[in-house]
This record gives sequence, structure tokens and C-alpha cells, in this order.
Amino acid sequence: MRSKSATGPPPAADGHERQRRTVGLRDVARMAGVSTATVSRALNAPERVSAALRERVAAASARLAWVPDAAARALATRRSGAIGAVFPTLSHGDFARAAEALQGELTGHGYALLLACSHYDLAHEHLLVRQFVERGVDAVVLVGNAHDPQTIDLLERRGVPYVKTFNHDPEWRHHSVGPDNRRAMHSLTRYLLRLGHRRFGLIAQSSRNNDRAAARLEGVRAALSEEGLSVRPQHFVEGRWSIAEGRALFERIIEKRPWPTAIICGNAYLAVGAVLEATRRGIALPDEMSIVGYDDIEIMQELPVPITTLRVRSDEVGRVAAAYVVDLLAGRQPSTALECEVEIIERSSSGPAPRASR
Amino acid sequence: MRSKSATGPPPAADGHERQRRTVGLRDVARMAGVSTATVSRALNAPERVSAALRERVAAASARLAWVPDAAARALATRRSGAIGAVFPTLSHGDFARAAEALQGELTGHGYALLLACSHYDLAHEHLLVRQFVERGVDAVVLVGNAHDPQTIDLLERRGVPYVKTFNHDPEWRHHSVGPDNRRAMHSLTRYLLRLGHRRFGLIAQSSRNNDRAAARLEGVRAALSEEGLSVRPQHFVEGRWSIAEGRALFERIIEKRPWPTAIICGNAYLAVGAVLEATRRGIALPDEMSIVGYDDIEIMQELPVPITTLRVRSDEVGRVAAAYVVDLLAGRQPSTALECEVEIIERSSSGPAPRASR
DNA sequence: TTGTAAGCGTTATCAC
DNA sequence: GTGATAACGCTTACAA
Repeated sequence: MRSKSATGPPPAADGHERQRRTVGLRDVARMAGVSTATVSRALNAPERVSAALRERVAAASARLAWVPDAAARALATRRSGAIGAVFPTLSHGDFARAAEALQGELTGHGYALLLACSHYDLAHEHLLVRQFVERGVDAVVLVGNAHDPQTIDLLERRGVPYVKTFNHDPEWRHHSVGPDNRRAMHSLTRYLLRLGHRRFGLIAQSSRNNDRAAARLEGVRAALSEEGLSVRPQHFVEGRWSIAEGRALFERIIEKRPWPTAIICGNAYLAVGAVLEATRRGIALPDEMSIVGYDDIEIMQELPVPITTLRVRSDEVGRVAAAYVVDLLAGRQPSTALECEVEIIERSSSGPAPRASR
Repeated sequence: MRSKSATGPPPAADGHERQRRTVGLRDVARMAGVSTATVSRALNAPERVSAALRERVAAASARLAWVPDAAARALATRRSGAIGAVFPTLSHGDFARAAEALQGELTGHGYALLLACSHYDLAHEHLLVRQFVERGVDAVVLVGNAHDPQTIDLLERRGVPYVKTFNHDPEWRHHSVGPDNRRAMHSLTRYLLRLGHRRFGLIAQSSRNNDRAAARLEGVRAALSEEGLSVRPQHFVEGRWSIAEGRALFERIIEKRPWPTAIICGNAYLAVGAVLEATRRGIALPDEMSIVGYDDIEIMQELPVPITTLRVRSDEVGRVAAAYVVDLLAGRQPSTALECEVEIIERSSSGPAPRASR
């Protein structure tokens, strides 16, 4: 019945339905000769409906080409079925791959992905998260650990579950999925130490608003200091994310002699730039110098001097993050395997430390 | 009031409200001493509410930290404020950039972006679009012109506006935004013709389920046939999207002599692979051979032999697509400038045709 | 198992 | 300009 109020005015023309624009669950119910509750159940809990009715409902809904209305469902259940994710950007292959995997996994579980980019701006991230919360997302996926306190606050107060990604910190294990940047760089540095390197250069990605970059730096420094070593200030340079920047920063480093025998780059693009510039200058890799990167992109293995780097399964980051929130929302205990594998891919840009260097 | 039915059982404990989980517009209304209608108006059409009340509503909603519920609004307005986009993948830089720009522009207009990847699978794309439609997206953004007829049908029957992107076809000008792939490749081919090339090789991206790739091929072939030329079958190769593939396909081409003097690649990665393999084999570019690509990625200008290519503003594609749907949904006449600029970036991988070739 | 009907939190159509 | 109140289309106690 449409009119519920006994005191209100009688509906204009009850008895025959007013014209409806879209077919709804009610129409399906009527056609199948069942109640709306049954149609709803047939859809959401088929096992609680007798086979016969289930059949009739299915037939009717097919005949009417009924498409359930998500807004109505969301209103009734207080769940939107949407997950919001904020990435710094999609222009970096790792985030793009993670986003893609995240979406695939979420879709597979009936969730949709609302995606936005913060451009490494925490204030903007806050706005985006706020928008997501207003849109009623069931959970939020964030990148890194550095966030506006208000953002976390908002999420926590509204009871919206969230995961941090791309920087698994063993201490916050139930919230962060991804590689342990610090540990990964630590092991890459140790690899170079084992090769006999003692003088290091560091081409870092700016660690402003980027805790992953900061963690990588820490990893390098920790490994070095365990051997009583450190990077000389003149051999530490920091910059944006690009091949051209890698080139420029490499030039800055080799202005100061004696050169480092090994240069560690904060990401794949910086490494490509450094290697390209080194070979352009006729510096023999790895005989005169070793250069390594973080993250593996196709070009690294295709260059005349293939580049040693850490392979991070970014798609796994996305997949695991998705699984985590799905489990959480299903009331299941999320998997505890939140750290993603990292592997050193050894190529020709690195080798034993030279006896002497320029 | 909660109970509307005069015949139903009296509400358990009316008189004092039952506990409500979240603050709603009703609470704001009560606190401000106005009706719910006024609160709603104060939010959506402030100019229709007196300044005094507007003030009180604002104060109350701030004090209660009220966050409007998107699902309820969507149900009432029949608009979700969400736009769905299906890209083939995000791993190709051009799509990632477009997605990012699309989102930025949409967010700027109060819309959210639901994103999904089809992996070049039309059936899967259909599923995703269906999911979007069920979620009540206000519009859909698609890539390319090749789609499952059912997909277009669904959209049209449900009256969901959509745009096709990345392949502007002058004939369908009101639906497709992006570069005109055919024309772009036509002009790149003419550029090579002007340089005196007459024997061409073609390293194409598979045109299966990819009308952009197909359009590029057409462009090349049209330009050649205008000069009475064509690509010899043994110099036409097709493959996947990767640097390694570009390498392999380049090898296939140079198995057959005489070599082409110019090789046109269907995308940036194939071009990078081809150039890398050519230089590895000591083939002098551009003296012995010219190689060009489609789309510009950073590495192309950083390689020892920088690569001539077509620059496509993918971010503009995203931005224009967003503007298009926003205009459409606002009832405005969308801009008619749906074609995105393409520019030939001339670098050292191309030059005048050699007198003779191997 | 199935049906009845009360919400879910807004917007929008009316009257005033 | 403001206020009642009926939708919006679905889910879910509770009853049968």
C-alpha cells in the first residue's frame, strides 16, 4: 500500500498504481506472485527460499530485466558496497598496478572501487577521504603511514575501517599491508656491502609527505651504520620522481671526488636516469661503479646495462589490501600475512667494488 | 514522528525518541528549530532560505557534525553523483594519466569516480558496466569504440549517458573524446614520406579488441596508399604491448631484406623495444633506418637515441571526458571540442631516408 | 518458508 | 519563505 497515514489526505488515485518510471522489486514480486520480502530474500539469501519460488522470482526478474537499486539497498542496509582508495598518483607504475589489482579483487567480492589521487598532498587527501566518508564507503585504502591526523580521526570516529598500504611496518601489523621499505632497503644495502662497497652515494626520492621514501633512507642508513659507515653529505641528493631527475642528481654526486663505488637510488626512475647518465659519460658499470634501484620496471632489464633492483609485487599489495578489507567487512579475521614479498633482482649494473675509483 | 500508521501497534516507547545511531538531518532540524525541508534547502538551495535560518541551520549542523547521507540523497534524487569508468588497464601510462585527470576534474565538480579495468575483454567490460549501472552511476566513461553491443544497449535503454574516449572519430563527434588515432598516424606517416622513405615496416599493437590500434593501422595504410605504397606482408608484424615484444618484432622484420628504411610502431613501448634492439645490433639511427612511435613516454627522450613520436595529451583526454559528462548531466550543451591535440615530437630516431639500405 | 509493514535519511510537492 | 508529509526502492524484524 502506498498511503500509510490514516489522517492524511487520500492518495490522488489509489487503486491503480501511479505511473512508475523504473521496474522495481515490487513489480517483480507482483509478477512472481510473491511478497517483496521473498524477492529480496531470493536475491540475498537464496537458501532461505524454496526452490519453486526462487525459480519464479528469477523468471520474473529476468522478464522484467529488473536491476536492483544500489542506493535503496545502501539506505536500508547502511552499507554502500563501495571501497574508497586514495593514491598519491596513478602515474607511477606501482600505484597503477596496485589500483588495478585492488579493483579486480574488490569487484570479485561484489565491491566497487572509488578512486582518487592526492598528489602527495595530505590536506587534499583529507578532503578526498571526507568525500568518501560522506559517500558512505564501507572502508578506505590509504597509501603510506603519513596522514593528516584529522583524516585518521575522521575515519576512526565514523567507524570506517581503513588500511595503510605500501609500507608495512611490523609494529602496526594489523593496519598496514605492503613491503617493509626499511627492511627491503636494508637488505639491498647489505648486498652491496657484501660486494665490498664502502663508499656509498644516495639518490633519494624526496621524503616530504612520503614515509615510504623516508623508510627506505632509514634502511640504507641503518645497514651502513651497522658497519660503521655512512653516506657523505655531498653524496646524498634528493629530488623528484623522474628519469631526468635521476640524471641530474647523478651529475651532482659525481662532482665530488672520490666517487662513491655504489649508488643507491630511491626508486626505479631515478635509477634509470642515473644509469643512463653514467653510461653516457662512459663510466663502466659495474666495473667502476654499481648502481641499484628500488622497484622493478620493464625498461630496467632492457637497457644496455640492465639494472639491479628490488622487485616489489605492487599488484600483490593491491590484492592483499582488498582481501584485508573484504575479510574485515565480512566479520572474518583478516589474514595476518600483510607483508608483501620483496626480492633482489641482480643484474649487470652492480658488482664487486672496484679496487680503486676515480 | 516515527509511527505513521494509525492502525499499527503503538511504537514501543514513543514520546522520547528511540536511540538513533547516526545524527541525521532531522536532528539538525530539531536543534535549529526548523523543519527538515528547511535544512535540506539550506544545503541544496541556500538562496531560497532566509539568512537567519540559514545561519541557524549551519550552526546546528556544525555542532552536531552532521554528515549528509549519500545513499538517502541518491534514493531521493535518483542521482548518485558517481561516474563509472572502465579502462582496459591502468598499467599503460596513458590510461593511468587519463584516469587521474578524469578523477581530478570530476571531484572538482562534486562527482566521485568508480573505476574498473576490463583487461581488453569486452565481456568483462560488459559485466563491469552492468555493475556500474546497478550502482546507479550517473554516466559512464568507456575507452575506444569497440564494445559489446549489449553494453551500449544497456546504457541506452537505461538512459545512462556515456562517452567513448581515446579515439575521436569525427563522424561520431558527440560521443567520442580523444585524439583521432587514424589521422594522427596518417600525419606521422606523411612526415616520413616527406623525408623520402618509401619502404616501410610496421610493428603494430594487436588490433584485436582494440579499435585504437586498428585506427592507427588504417592511418598508416591510407597515407601510404595515397602515394601508391604499401607495407609488405613480411614487414608487418603485430604483438603485445611491451618493450620485449618490440625487440622481438623488430628482429622478425629485419630477417627479410631489403630492410624497410622506416619502421612505424603502434605504441611507445614497442618503439622503445625496436630502438633498443636496433642500437644493440649497431644499426645507425637515423642514418640507416628511422623508427617512430605513437604516444610519448619519458624514457623516449632519455635513451641514447631519443625517439621521434606522437605526443598525445592523455590527461587532456580524461579532463575533456569529465567536462563532457559534467556538462551533459548539468543539462548544459557539452563543448564541441572533443578532439584532443596530437603533436609530432621529432627526435633523433628519424631522419631522411638513406640512399641505399641493407 | 512466506508475508506484513516499518523503517533507512533524504528530497520534493504541496499547502500555507 | 517555511512546514508537513509522501515518496525514493529496498531490507528485515516480527508474525503467521
